[in-house]
This record gives sequence, structure tokens and C-alpha cells, in this order.
Amino acid sequence: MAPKVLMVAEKPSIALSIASALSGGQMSSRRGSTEVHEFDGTFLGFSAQYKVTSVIGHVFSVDFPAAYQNWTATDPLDLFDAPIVKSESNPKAHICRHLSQEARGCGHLVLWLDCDREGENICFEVMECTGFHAKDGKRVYRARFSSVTEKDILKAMNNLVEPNKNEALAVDARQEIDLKVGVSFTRFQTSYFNGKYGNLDSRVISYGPCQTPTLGFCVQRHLQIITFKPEKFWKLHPYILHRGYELKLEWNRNRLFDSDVTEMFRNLIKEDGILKVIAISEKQESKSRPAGLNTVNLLKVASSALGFGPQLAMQLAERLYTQGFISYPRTESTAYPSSFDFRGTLRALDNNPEWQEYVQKLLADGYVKPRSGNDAGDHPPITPMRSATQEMLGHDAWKLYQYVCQHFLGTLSPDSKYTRVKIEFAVAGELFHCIGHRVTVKGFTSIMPWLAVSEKSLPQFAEGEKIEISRIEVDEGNTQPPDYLTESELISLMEKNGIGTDASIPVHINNICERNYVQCIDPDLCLPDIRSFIEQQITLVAKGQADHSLVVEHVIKQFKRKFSYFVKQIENMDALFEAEFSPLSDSGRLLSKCGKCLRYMRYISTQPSRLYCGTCEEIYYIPQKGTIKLYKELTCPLDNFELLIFSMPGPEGKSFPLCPYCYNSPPFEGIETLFGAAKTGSTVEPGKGAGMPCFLCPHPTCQHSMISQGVCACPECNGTLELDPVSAPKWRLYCNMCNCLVFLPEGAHRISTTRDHCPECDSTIIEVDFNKKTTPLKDGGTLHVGCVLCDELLHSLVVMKHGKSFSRHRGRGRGRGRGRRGGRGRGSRKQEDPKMSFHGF
DNA sequence: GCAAGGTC
Repeated sequence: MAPKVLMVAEKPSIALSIASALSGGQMSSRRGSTEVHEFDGTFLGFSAQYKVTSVIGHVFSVDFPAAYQNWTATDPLDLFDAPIVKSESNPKAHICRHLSQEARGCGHLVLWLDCDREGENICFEVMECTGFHAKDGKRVYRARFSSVTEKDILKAMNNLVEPNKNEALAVDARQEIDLKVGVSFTRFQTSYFNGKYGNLDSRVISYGPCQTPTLGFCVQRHLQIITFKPEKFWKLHPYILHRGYELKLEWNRNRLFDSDVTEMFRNLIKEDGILKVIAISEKQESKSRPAGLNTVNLLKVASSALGFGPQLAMQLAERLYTQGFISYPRTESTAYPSSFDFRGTLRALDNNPEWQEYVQKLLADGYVKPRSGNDAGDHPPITPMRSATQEMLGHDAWKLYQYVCQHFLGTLSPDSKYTRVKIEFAVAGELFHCIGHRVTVKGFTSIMPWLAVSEKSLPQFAEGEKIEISRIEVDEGNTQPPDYLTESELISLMEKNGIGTDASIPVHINNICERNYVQCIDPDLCLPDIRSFIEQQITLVAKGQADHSLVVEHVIKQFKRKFSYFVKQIENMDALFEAEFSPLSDSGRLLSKCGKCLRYMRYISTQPSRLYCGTCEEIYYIPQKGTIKLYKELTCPLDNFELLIFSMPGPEGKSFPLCPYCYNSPPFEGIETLFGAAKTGSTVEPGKGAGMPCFLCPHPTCQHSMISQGVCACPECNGTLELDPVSAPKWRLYCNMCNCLVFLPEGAHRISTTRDHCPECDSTIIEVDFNKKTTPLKDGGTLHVGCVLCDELLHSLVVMKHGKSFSRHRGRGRGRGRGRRGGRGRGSRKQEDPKMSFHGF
């Protein structure tokens, strides 16, 4: 009995094409999980019984075992070291059982899977199902083909090779890495944010090494747009009437960013009023015909010119391919193999009325060899394989097919050539010009008319000729931010960065469309390199240069470390989410202008309370548990942020100014104590709600700093007593370290610090402007200047309030070593002087 | 409820 040969394709339509080609249409077909086509023929010189069937893409996909499927019971971190299992992608289809049954009694297996890495991996899935890998006497062959045409199929049949294990292993590696990284991050961040915000769709907040960088491209452009600062500009355009033409001239300066200067030029030109032709030049230019068409370029044209999204475009292309109208539509190459049969392909299009004339002209006059292009080593560029009409294909598929044909004919056509004429003019020392185009050779633009150079004819000019200006126009405009990424630009970026494959790019774009951006904790996770890194690692496996398990282990270890860091930093992401998703709830009021973008920031009252600058996408924490308001409209001299006044709760709660930026990023080194920091904590990093208010700021001249507002040493601790600037009329000093309070003369109009110091105790001299009616001054005057400790009048009016500890520690304050380094600013040089205390208290 | 890669 003749030996039986089982052949397996990647999808049913290809199995049908292969069987038809090899049997000359003389086969019998029966249904199964997928159709099986049977016929007799010869195999390797012997007569054989053929069975051709197919899988439906991958037979298996990887997942975690059942024990890891519970989201709450499994720590996502454990997923990195979890085992993975392969199970059937589509259990209901019973593909594995089908293959196993069909393989029974077959001595040869021919693998007709698509010729890419994934196809190679599916080869091994098929071998596993059929039990072909290990059995003696059973032979496995790989058919390599790049279009489903009879010619290519027969050629592949006569050049059978072996499947490539390393390429398959590279795909195994990718599957494991993508699964572990994607699922762990997705589960963690989804669980963390689940139900946290009313208007955040938190059912799934996914992360993936392809989808996230894709989203990142869009977000990056979004940020460029919202931070764009438009600038006004002006352009001068003189007009002339010349030999029946009205011409608008372009300024050699193009545009100016100063309206006065533009006006000055306009006046100069108007006064003169006569243009002189100073140069006439002609240049031959050419526009190149396209290189061969690859998938990405097809998707771009489909999106920008045909209005088909990538998803639809690929479906249409896929159908055209399986029906034999075009070659394999997934290719990176734009270069044709040297053996490519251009003449044959042209002849195949010859009978099509759509471009019959054009094709016949190319065949008769001789076609141009296509541009060299890029040979990615995969499949030839996408080309038409046979003629079709709109009736055969339907509207959309026809449009795409039509483009493939036009592009192909374009690649074999001459470049387009045109003459560029430039006339240059001078007036009042300024230069202007106009440009005309005269097409001399249409070339490929006859078949791709949308790429044609537009004709613009100019009247005759003579050098030295003088022409009167009919009017001058001043065009005013604004510089424009870049546009949002077009789908076509996004595809280019993905292609350039190796994100997704030609088949999966459309899927990723679809996936991110409805998801919200997350500001990354670890930018690496959103950057395009993440995919190239994985690709580069698994390519080592594909080429047999590295061991599969070692590569997987190495990559997983790196991602596991990133994951741990991500978990630690998740609160930063939360802060941004809160700002984004509940800005209008209870307390999203605008407060304080950002010093960087000069736009109002938003105050988020829920703890930890903070400011959020929507433009800069920055969070600024503020002190917790108190009230916050704008401090007049004062700004920080260091960073231009608007200052705030924070008031601690209760009648004795101190109030103090702070700069949102300095509070979070203290501008001076050596700030050991931060306001709001845990007393025991050894950290000096500003954290949520802890930071440097103005009362800790050592700025030497800012009127709000510790240096300016500090009055004297605190009797209770190492801190400095500073003037509470908003405590009128109950003026007071408060300690910048403890809760010590000192009440100053009540009812004063104004109390402020001066730049002078008490010669006796080095305290800051204060200036008091008493109320006219209640002034204690004997002469009835209101202004008094003195030291709060040494001036008898002031001293008598001062009341210290510090609860129990004041009486308990009474008298002990004197002579204590206070005044930590710089604690009183200017007083530090005498910090051990016993007079620098509240003697007499 | 998760990834990305096939194909339906």
C-alpha cells in the first residue's frame, strides 16, 4: 500500500489551496475539526496517499496552573517563579485529537505552517499532537513558501527542509516572559485600584510589554501638545500683478516673532513699492518611485488614504492572500528577490481593464527595475498574484487590492521628474521669492496620481525687471503644537521599535483605545525598548546562540525585581490616579499657580492632601490635617510657585507659609528636620505631607524664610521662634520645632521683623505699630521698635503660652544649649550665650 | 477579570 502523507497548514483556507494545487483540483474533502482533503499523488518519487488538513493558529497557549488562578489567594510576585502549563487554545475545536487521529497510519508529516517564528513554533505543536517527533520510521518535513500560488507550493514541495527547533524555542521563551510579566503587573495594579475611584473603569487595568509602550507613544505626544506654548508670528506677503497673473510672494525671512519689526519692514517695503527681479533659476528635480510594499506601509496607506483601520486592513489582506490574489501580506521586506518574475506578474495583470493599457505599455516599452529596498529575509514585498475585478472582491477588498496593484506598477515605473523655477525679488533690502513647478515626466505618478507633483505655472520674468507691488499682506499666526499621532504615525513608531508583529499591531492599537494612561513609576516599563530587549534576548535562542531556559530565567529575574520596586512605589501612581479620576469631587478646587507652567494647580483634599499640576502632571504634597489657603499672591523667589498659608487646627494651631515646590524638594542641603515627618524616622526625604515649609528655609533674603521671620531661640527646644505673619490681631511667635507659642502685644496694627539685631541678646529687633486707641506708648505715638526680650515695654506685653510644659520647665530654659546649627539663623554665632533665651520668664 | 501571538 502506498505510504500516507499528512500535511498540516496554519488555517483551513491554506490547506484547501495546497490540496488544490497539488491535486490539480482532483481531491475529495471531508469535514472534521478542520476539513481534510485527500488525493493520490507522488511523494519524493513514490506514489502516495495525501491528506491535507490544518490547525487554526496556535494549538496551545500557556497559562498558570489552577493553583495560581485565584487573584486573591496568589501573590502576583509568586507568578514569576510559578510553573506554566500549555493547554489547548480552543478546547472545543479538539484540534489535538483531530491531528492525532489523522496522523494514524501516516509515515510522513509535511508542515505547511506560515513561514515565520510563530509558524515554526506551531510546527512543534503539530508534531506533539501527532506524535511525530520521536517515532522511528516517521519523517517530518517543513515546506517553506511565501505565497499560496501553485508555483510557490510546487517549489516548496520540491525543496522540503527540517523544522527549526531554536526558532520554536524562542517563541516558547516569549510566551513565558509575556505571560509572567503581563499577568503579574496587571493583577497587581488592577487589584490595587479596583473600586477605588468612581469614574475609573478599574475592571481591568492591564499592563503588557506591547500595549503599554504603544499607549506610551500616544501619551508622549499628548504631553507635547498640552505643554506646548504657542508663540505669535507675523509674515509679510507682497502681491504683484504680472502678465495677467496675480502672485503672492514668499518672504525669505519666512516669519518674524516681533510685530513691531514686521511693521517696520512693511513700511520700508511700502515706501519703496517697487520689486526688482534679481535672480531666475531653474532646477531639474525628481521624485522617486516607491520601493516594494511591506505590511507596515500597506497598513499606513490603508489608514490614511483608504480609511481602513489596521484591523480591517489586515483582514482584507488576509482574505486576498488566501484567495490567491496577492502574495503573503505579512512581510517586512521592501526589496524583491533577484529572481522575482516581474514580467510574469505584469502579465497576470494584463487582462485587467483597470490598468491594462498601463501594463501593456510597461511590457512593451520595458519596465524599470524596482528600487533596491530592504531585504528583511522573510517574504517578498506584497504583490498582486492574479487579476481581479471589483465584482469578485467587494468594495473594501477591491480598494486594498487596487492599491497593491498600483503600488506594484509604481515600483516598475520611472521616477517622476519636474522643473522647479524660482524667481527672486528684492525691495528695500528685503528678499522675496515665488516658486513654480513644471512636470516633465509623470513616471510612476500616472498610476499613483495622488503622489503627483502639483503644477504651478509662473509668468515670464526678466532679470532686472522692475515690478510694482499691488498690495502687502501681513499674515498673523501662532506656532502650532504637533498634532496627535495619526494611526499611521503610530504604526511607524511601533514598527521602528519592534512592538508587536505585523499581525498583532492592529490588536494592540485596539486594546489601548479605551484604556487610561498611567504615569509610570518605572519608565522602563512604558518605554519601547522593553520589547526590543525581550526580542533581542529570544533571538539568541532562535539562532541557537543561547539556551532557552537560561534566557527565560535571566529575563524573568530582571522583571521580578522591577515588579518589587513597582509594588513599593505604587502610591505614587495612586496619587496621580486620584488627581485624574476625582478632580471634581468634594474638593478639587484650584489653588496656587505652578511656577513652571503658571497654571493653577488643583487641591486634592483627601489624604494625603496635595496639589496636582495637571499640565506638568506633578504632585506636590502639603502638610496634613489643617487648612490651606493662598498667601496673598506672594511667590517663592526661588521657583516662582505661589505661596500658601497652612493653619494647624484649633485656636492655638500655628499658621505658616510654604512654597509647594520647596516643601517637596527643599532647595538647601542639611535640612535635618522636616515638618510632618515621623519623629522616630531616620529619613530626611520629604514624603507624603512631610516637607520644608518657609519656617525651616535658610534662604538669606526671602522675607518668608526662617532667617527673615526668626526672632529668637525657643525656650523649650532647639528651635527658633518665628513671627506668625498672619496672626493679626493676636500677634504671636511660634516655634518652628515644637508647639511653643508666645503672644505679642494684642491689637497691634502691624508687627514685623527688621534686619537689625539686639546688641545684647542677638534676637531680631521687631517693629510694632500699635493701635492709636490702645497704644501703650506714653506720648500717644504708635510706632515702637525693640527686642522682644530686652526691651522693657515689649517684654512686659509678651505672654508665653505653652500649656503644662511651660510651667514645669519654667526657669530651666535659661542657659540651655539651644540654637541648633543655624537654628536662629543670624544668631548662630552666639548660640551658647545665655542671654539668648527668655530670661525673666 | 490577566500577556502576546496565532486564527476564527
